[in-house]
Amino acid sequence: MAPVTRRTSFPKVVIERDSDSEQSSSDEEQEEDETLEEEQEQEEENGVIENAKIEKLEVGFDANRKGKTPITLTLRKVCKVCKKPGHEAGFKGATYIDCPMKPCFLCKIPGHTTLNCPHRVTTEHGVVPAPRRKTSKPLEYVFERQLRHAIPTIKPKYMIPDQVNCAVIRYHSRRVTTLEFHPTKNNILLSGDKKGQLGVWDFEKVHEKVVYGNIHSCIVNNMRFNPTNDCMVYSASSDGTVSCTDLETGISSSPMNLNPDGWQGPNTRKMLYGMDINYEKGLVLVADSFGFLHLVDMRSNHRNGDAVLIHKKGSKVTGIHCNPIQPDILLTCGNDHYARIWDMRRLEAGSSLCSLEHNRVVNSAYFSPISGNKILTTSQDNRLRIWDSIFGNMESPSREIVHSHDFNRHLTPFKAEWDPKDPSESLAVVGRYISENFNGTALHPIDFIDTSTGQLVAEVMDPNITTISPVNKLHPRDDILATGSSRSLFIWKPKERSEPVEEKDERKIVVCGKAEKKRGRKKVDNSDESDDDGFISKLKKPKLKQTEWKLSRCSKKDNR
DNA sequence: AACCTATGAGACC
DNA sequence: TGGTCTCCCTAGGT
Repeated sequence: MAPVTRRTSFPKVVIERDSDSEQSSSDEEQEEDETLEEEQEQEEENGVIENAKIEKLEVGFDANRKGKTPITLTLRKVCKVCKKPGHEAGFKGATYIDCPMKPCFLCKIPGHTTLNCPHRVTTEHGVVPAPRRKTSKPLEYVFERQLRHAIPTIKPKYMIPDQVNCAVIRYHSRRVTTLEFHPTKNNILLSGDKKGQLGVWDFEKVHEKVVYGNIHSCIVNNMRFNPTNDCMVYSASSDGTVSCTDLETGISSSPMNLNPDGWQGPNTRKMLYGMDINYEKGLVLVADSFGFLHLVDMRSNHRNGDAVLIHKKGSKVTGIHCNPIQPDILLTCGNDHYARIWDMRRLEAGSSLCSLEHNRVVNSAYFSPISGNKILTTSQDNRLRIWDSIFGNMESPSREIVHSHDFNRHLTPFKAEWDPKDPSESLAVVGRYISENFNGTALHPIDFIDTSTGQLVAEVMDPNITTISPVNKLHPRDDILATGSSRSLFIWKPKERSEPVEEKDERKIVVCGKAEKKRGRKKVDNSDESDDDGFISKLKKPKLKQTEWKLSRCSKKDNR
């Protein structure tokens, strides 16, 4: 095909300019034109631009109107990210092509794109080794002498729940924002959504599910069971209330309401995010979007004491975690880019024991589940951070792991969570933002990461889950992963242990909601299984063969 | 198929 | 410090 020059083939737009600025405008235009010409020549040499890419558009203005001289602009396809011509960012099929003018979307360092990011291709998935430091602090000495032996150094073989066992499709009416397993009933999963609804699902019986719709008026951010009565669950919501709900009846009370006058505009409205329970003191700890910590006494179900400023005034506190061994020790994190450790026994503004600095907002911070001695944080700078010992040097994290979990206002924030069953306190699970081209489908895996090495132990995905899965919870006792992805819930089990469900290789799926028909999923006769708002169907077998499922494990020799 | 939008954080002034 | 503008892999709806 004959070469096409920009001047003849690019669309032209003629706009009016005031005559006094005409000269300079034309000069600028000329400069711009020449730059474009050079770029275009470069592109043609590289074969980047083809004729098909060039949009034909002629827009004419009346040049003689009001006696103003028209100038001519040319339009061409530009990158939607940087607005510059010569390349285009976006999906090419199922592969996303980054804008080369922007820093890497994964590690945020300029000079390369996600496709060739060194953190993407290494098996360690972007771990930054722990810096060598002096370990001369007395507390670290105590740790080494008295506590280190209690932590096993031999890691078990990880049982990765990597196969969808059952699911409720479009169970909630808005996206799932939080998940919690029942503390004693192994097959009960609680879920909260953006609309304020609370779901209770028995995933062994699959179709036994209920959604309570009148507990909160918007996002449920956190849920915790009452440790003395596992029928009652506390929930913190962006509506500014803490609710205490009876799971049997769905009847709830509000021990705390920070917006007693209702909606007074977005600037005054207080929202509740982080929440945890200090079981020794019988207190619910909950933090708001203005930097304050509030307490609710579980016995009286009333507020207890005054709010304490624990993060920058006016900034959101995104998470609270009580240490599993010493519940008076608190870990909080927030939009002020800090995670902080506190002692509840002397809690006042500015009295934190320790401040852990991050580059961006900290979505979550958790003590390790067994010893409570490690800390894992998820920050919006696309890094997971691990502190190996709260008794050691806390000035900088022991490791930083580059991992794609970007902030997106339309997604629930990603939170990396420990595996509560891993005695070595290494394994963590976190959803991934960027997709992989997986046999022509863009899938967003759920990553299992060995936080002691930064190694990606497994990336699990299912061809039927095409949406991002920011909410993940590992079962406290069983090898089960619960995933909240958009409006749906999924239960994963290890392939080795997946129990055959009626027919081999078929998974139990409950489908709710009208949108399912649109997707062409086959409606089946469910007269004896279905409830009012849904129907049950069997998902088709995976479109991909199992051998093609992407699952990598760290080899045994890598485990000390 | 092509819009529309709910909505959060950061940059900038 | 506060208002305003911008924004790269959403998901579901019209």
